[in-house]
Amino acid sequence: MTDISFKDYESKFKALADEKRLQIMYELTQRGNTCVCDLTDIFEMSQSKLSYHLKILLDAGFITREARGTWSYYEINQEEVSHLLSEELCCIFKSAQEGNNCCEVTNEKEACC
Amino acid sequence: MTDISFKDYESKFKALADEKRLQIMYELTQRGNTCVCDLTDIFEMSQSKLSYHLKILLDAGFITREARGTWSYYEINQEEVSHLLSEELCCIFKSAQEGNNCCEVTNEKEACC
DNA sequence: AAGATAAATCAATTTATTTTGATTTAATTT
DNA sequence: AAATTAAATCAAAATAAATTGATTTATCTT
Repeated sequence: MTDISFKDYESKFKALADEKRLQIMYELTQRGNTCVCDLTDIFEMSQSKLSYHLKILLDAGFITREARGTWSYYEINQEEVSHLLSEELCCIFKSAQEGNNCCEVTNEKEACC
Repeated sequence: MTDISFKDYESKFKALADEKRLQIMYELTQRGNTCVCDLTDIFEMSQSKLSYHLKILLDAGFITREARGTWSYYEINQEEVSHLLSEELCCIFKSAQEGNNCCEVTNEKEACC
């Protein structure tokens, strides 16, 4: 408790400290498992640039990669997001699926968003 | 909802993306309202360097300032922290006071830490 | 096997952030 | 009023991160 690894948190927050990377995370949250080639289209971003940002998110643990042939599919790592971010950010980076009850609009009341 | 201001989140996460600033926030959480001169002693950091980092945290809204004569006292802005960060980070950046029930050790069970 | 495609990596450049030491501003003390 | 102190600001230098275009690796197609 006295010796918290702020260095670890630094690198995690650093990964989140970029508009493009946040947009990538949002897009992955919305679309689920997504191929790099689709992301280049969506963001009109060069392939190497996208790879660079995906690697940063991957290294920080916010997304996961699954290789299928020549394709790479990336997905949000819900657990890591939940560990770090508030429920109030749930609508942005937590999908409606995956066993969390954010972003659901029920009969009587709606959740955070 | 479609047009989330990722730029705003970028700057907030950028402010958190530094080991020293996280340590400053932790210290402010522990000590409560604290003077700059005390912080220079604690962190063995030059005065201008500390001012620089405090300004970044202040601009991001994570801390507040109160001037008393030649002294400046800084304090954690619990609300901003809570809006952004998970309950699991409560032990680090949320004080036991201030009406949140994190970090309290009660008779039967203890909270997140 | 040759050609095409997807994505990662690399090196060089550009851009942004941090550090440093000096200066400034303002309040307090003698 | 002069000297001292606290803290913010500034400009220059140092360090770190992002962008670019080219290259590499691996898989897939013909």
